[in-house]
Amino acid sequence: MLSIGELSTKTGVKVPTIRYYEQMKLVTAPERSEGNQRRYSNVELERLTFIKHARDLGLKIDAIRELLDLSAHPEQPCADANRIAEDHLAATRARIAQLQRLEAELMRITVGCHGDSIKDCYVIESLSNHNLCDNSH
Amino acid sequence: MLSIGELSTKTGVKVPTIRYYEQMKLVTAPERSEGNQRRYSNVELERLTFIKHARDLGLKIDAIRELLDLSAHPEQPCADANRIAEDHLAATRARIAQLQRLEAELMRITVGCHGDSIKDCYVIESLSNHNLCDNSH
DNA sequence: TTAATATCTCTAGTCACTATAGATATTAGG
DNA sequence: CCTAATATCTATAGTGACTAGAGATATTAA
Ligand SMILES: [Zn+2]
Ligand SMILES: [Zn+2]
Ligand SMILES: [Zn+2]
Ligand SMILES: [Zn+2]
Repeated sequence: MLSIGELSTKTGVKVPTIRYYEQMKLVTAPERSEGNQRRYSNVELERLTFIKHARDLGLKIDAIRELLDLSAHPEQPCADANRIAEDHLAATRARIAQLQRLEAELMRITVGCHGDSIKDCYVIESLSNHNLCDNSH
Repeated sequence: MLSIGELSTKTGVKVPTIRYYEQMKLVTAPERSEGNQRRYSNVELERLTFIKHARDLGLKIDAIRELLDLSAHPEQPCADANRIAEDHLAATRARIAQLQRLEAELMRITVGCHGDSIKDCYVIESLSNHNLCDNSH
């Protein structure tokens, strides 16, 4: 049996976050010691490892909850799991594309600044005037 | 003089957001009509346009506040403004790089799923086991 | 046994808004 | 000028995914 601190160390999920996940019902409330402290088994270790990895990959809590529900039914088809992953891939790609548009503008803006006074600064001017931008961001 | 709704339409910043910015002291409290409604001049229109553009480029409120303070001193050198923009560019690039690592893993994960049952699903398996990942994300 | 460390619950704070409720102001049409 | 529709007002609470703190109790190591 693991204390919450040991579970935290093993998974890389901070102690308050584990308690938060319990509140959000992502992990079920574990057994307690005589003195009312949480005691975890390997089942919870695996579940939290799954959650941590999914969060690291950027999945939202709701999506993770769905995936956990799905994985509780091993004989069911996996189309839903795949759809969740593909939706998240699409969202990730869209975010990358948007950030790349921002990157292009920010590069133009910083390169255009030649370190003069504020009144001639291309950074300030560019922020005031979207017409100087190359794309729509 | 513009009502808050007109200012909202002209800038693309929603009405409650304008009031929120006033609370956060990003924009100063404007004049009021007889009936206590906000009335804005072109000064505030320009300031809010600046804020909107900076937000669209991903800058944080604190950074925008600094930039606004800087632009109130036209004769000062612009090194700080440039630094803020460059820091944000660096952060944006770092975020893109991280999202690209996630994209690579998510692609591997979705391509690896062949639509069988949950117990054989590569999506679920990959989320359970970071060792299947190619990079560290 | 005692001191250090870990854990407990509960509340509030973070960021940048967004939503709602109930009251008041303004505006356009008749 | 009157009324109905629309806009605005303040204040409070909710969002997502945690994080920080206070004050009390439990566990562990020397
Ligand atoms: Zn400059
Ligand atoms: Zn722009
Ligand atoms: Zn599958
Ligand atoms: Zn991984």
